[in-house]
Amino acid sequence: MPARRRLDRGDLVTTALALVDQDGMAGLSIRRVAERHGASPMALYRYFPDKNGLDDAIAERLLSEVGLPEADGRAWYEQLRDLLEEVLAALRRHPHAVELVFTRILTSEPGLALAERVLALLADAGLSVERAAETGTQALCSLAALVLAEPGRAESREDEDSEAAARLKRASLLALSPRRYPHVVAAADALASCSSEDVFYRRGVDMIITGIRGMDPDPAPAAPASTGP
Amino acid sequence: MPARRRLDRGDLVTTALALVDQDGMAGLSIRRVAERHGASPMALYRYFPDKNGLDDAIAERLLSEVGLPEADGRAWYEQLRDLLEEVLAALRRHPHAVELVFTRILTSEPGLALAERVLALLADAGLSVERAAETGTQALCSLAALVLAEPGRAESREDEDSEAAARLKRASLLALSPRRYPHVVAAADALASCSSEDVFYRRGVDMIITGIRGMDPDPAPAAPASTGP
DNA sequence: ACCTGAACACCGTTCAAGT
DNA sequence: ACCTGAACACCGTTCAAGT
Repeated sequence: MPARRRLDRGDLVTTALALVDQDGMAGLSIRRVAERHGASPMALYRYFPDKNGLDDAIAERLLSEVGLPEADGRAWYEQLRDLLEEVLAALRRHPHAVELVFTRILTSEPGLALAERVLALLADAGLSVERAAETGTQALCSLAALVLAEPGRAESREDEDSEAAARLKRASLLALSPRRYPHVVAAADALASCSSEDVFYRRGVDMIITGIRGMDPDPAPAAPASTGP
Repeated sequence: MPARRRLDRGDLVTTALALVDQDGMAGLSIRRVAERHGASPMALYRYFPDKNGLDDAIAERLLSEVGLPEADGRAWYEQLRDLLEEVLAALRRHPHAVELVFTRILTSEPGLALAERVLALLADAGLSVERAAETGTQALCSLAALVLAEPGRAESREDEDSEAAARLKRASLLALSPRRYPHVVAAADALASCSSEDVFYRRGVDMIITGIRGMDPDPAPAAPASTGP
């Protein structure tokens, strides 16, 4: 892994993302990446302007792993579902890096390509340019939120025993007062961990698509007066 | 603000949240909170087990600011909308602390009270216990995602000129190739900043509620065979 | 019980210097 | 052009000690 004399930017990003996958964001540092390449910390400043620049590069790498499906003739919502599922697959491969992606979609080439496709599909859906921008932002961020929210997700991979964590969480919920929190106690199992991650995510995408399809396309902002029964 | 001799846990949390509001999560440290109270950093360890414990307390404080509306006789989705709007108002008051809340709803008293109300309303909607847990998690996290995703949000309050940042972002999007990214370029204004935050958030809540209302209530997990056309 | 001080192992980053 | 080394201003946290 450590390139001997000459450093390679791509290799550095690979190492950084691997570090995040292993130990979470807290495990990522310029010094640790440098160390893994047998270089001094300062060597990285030739390839990234600063720590934030390294974070940018990690987000870009993650987004570059999204396989954009070819546009085809199907309905916009079917194509959008496939697209969101591709994005979701990439996010799920790097759950600890998801928080980096939130604010970096429009500042990286692969993120822009993704945004372009989303906006195109929402235009097909009949949304105005402004509305498509708003809705697309919301859809992609809700998607990322699913990964951050997945019940039973561990903080870092070295926390290893995500099963043990889930059991502990379940126990703490079951220990609550059933008079005060009847629904929470009854749902302890489901709240502590997913019975099926795939079902959780499929339904999450469902909810997003359904939310978009079911909305008023472009209502008058405030007063519901002019058109009406 | 600094209590002289004896430290007060509540005051410490107030200071910590104020620090996050001012300078973002990067500006929060045990040492800075201690300094503002004229105390040594180690003094805080009497009140919080560690840094993560301080983060827990901040999240709890934020959630305690959510004004839970009284249950009334209206339809579940109307009550849920009001509830989500209350949560959103609290999150918007502390946008930089939102990321803390994501994983801490079920580990704080006010978060549990909130979860209880959400689950009760989703039970009214006819969802199974498991389904309500899943859907409630997704709804609350999509809500938090809205705040993280709001176009034109600044990184910290000391970044002051969030307008300048938006103008810069707009310019960078307008500089893109309109052949490669026609929809992105056309939507540059809307992507760089909200024309109206209130509209953005109202529609975000709409999308969440609509998504829940529009879903299959409890479909057979896989094969769509038994119940016909 | 509550707080301090010194110390340790980490950060990101600047600056001057090496090849 | 590319990398190093020493130094600075920060972290969280442990440990032994003060009142």
